Amino acid sequence: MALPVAAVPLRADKIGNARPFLSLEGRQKLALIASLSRYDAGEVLFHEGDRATCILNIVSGVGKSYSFLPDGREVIQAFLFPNDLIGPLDGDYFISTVKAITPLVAYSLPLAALLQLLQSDPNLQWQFLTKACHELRLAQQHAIALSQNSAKQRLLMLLNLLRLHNEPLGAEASQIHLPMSRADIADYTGLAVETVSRALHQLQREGVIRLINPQCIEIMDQAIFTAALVSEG
Amino acid sequence: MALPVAAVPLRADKIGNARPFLSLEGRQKLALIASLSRYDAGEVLFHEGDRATCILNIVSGVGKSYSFLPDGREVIQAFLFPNDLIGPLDGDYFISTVKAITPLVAYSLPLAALLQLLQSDPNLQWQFLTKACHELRLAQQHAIALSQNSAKQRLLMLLNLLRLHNEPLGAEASQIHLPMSRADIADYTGLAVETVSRALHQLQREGVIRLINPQCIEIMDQAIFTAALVSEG
DNA sequence: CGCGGCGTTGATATTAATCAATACCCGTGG
DNA sequence: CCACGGGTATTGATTAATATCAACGCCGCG
Repeated sequence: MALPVAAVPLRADKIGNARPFLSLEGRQKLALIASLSRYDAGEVLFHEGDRATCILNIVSGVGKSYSFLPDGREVIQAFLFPNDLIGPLDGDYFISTVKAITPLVAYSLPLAALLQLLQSDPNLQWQFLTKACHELRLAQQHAIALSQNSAKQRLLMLLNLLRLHNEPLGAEASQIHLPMSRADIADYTGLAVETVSRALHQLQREGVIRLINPQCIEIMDQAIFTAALVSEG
Repeated sequence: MALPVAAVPLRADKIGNARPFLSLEGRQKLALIASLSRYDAGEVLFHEGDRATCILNIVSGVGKSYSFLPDGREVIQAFLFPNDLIGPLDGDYFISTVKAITPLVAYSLPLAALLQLLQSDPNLQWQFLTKACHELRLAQQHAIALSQNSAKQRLLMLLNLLRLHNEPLGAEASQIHLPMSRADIADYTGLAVETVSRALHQLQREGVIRLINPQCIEIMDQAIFTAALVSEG
């Protein structure tokens, strides 16, 4: 039986620290084997169980990687942002489905060529290893946030995650864009959609945030946010 | 400011697939720079914020890596088992505290020497990268299990994790040893200790498990277990 | 104008946290 | 050998939170 292989997003963002995705040199080497792909909003990039022939490096747009529970519910393991890598480095198959939430553009890197490149270039491979470690931390933080049984805490964690991805947009730092639906938020936080809605409005009543519209939230109280972050250096 | 660095356990176990921790060749190379360390039960191996000078490869015993929430509660990010690696590969500091649950023996690998070795040996580095990807999947599964708001499901997930680490012991495959306290289980699953106790006893009433003693559980209904596993190949 | 998807709001049921008390295990010392 | 004490596990009663069921509002689109 084949190895189960996850969508492994290797994120380039930072949690307080600037972290370039790859060195200039690394990008140039990868560019030699890359080609550009475009996807519509709602389009599935990979299905769970698909054989992986390439991995993607998101240029623009937002995606999600998810699986289905036995009861048919959807669980979102991660939202995928520009500079994220999607695909199994250590196996042949996708263990989760990946879908575009917004229109999405990505570089496609043939897996065979990539692996060969990594084997021949310890520095480049090291950058991937570093990113995997970083991604592992994000997954652990996600788990930590989920282990706190509070709807508000879970949502604040997600908002903070989204905030980190806002900056490149040059938008007001205090405004957070939510490209995904309430259902997606619910599936990521493990809450019911109704609870998501209620908790957001409660945070608004408490003066922490302001709901400009369903897809845009303004942070009113920065202090609460830092309080929601768990053990970050 | 220094990079935040997680305890990065790179697990050698498998989820359905045998996965040697390292090749024989890799082990031999690491042995050249390793030394043996012993820890008592309850002893702290590393404190959050410690500068990392070495990473550990657990030989025997069980540990836990955890942080504290603002309210003082403890969150366990991972239990650590033989063959796990503990330590930051991509930074200088530990982001979580690591404590021995049982007496613990580990190989200590000086970080500087290890990094140099990885730089010079793409094959060895590849094995570390593979393990990081594998570990990432485990963390994502942990998150998935936590996102299900059911005490029973969360506990079944943990029991399954422990079951995978039982096999080397040669014990009856259906018996699971729980080296950690109920408080540790609560901190890992995000439940209250009382809920852990109640849910375990409820599972016993339902005929799924049998509580031989607080530290030993027998699986009575294997089918329920597979049902608790989410999207495993 | 009506339809359908999405988001919100309300009422109720279920679940787990919390507070409090008791039982168990085990080592120590009388 | 047995009483004692401290940590750990369990059980009970109550409270708080969220899931669930149901309805409604909003809005873009045919």
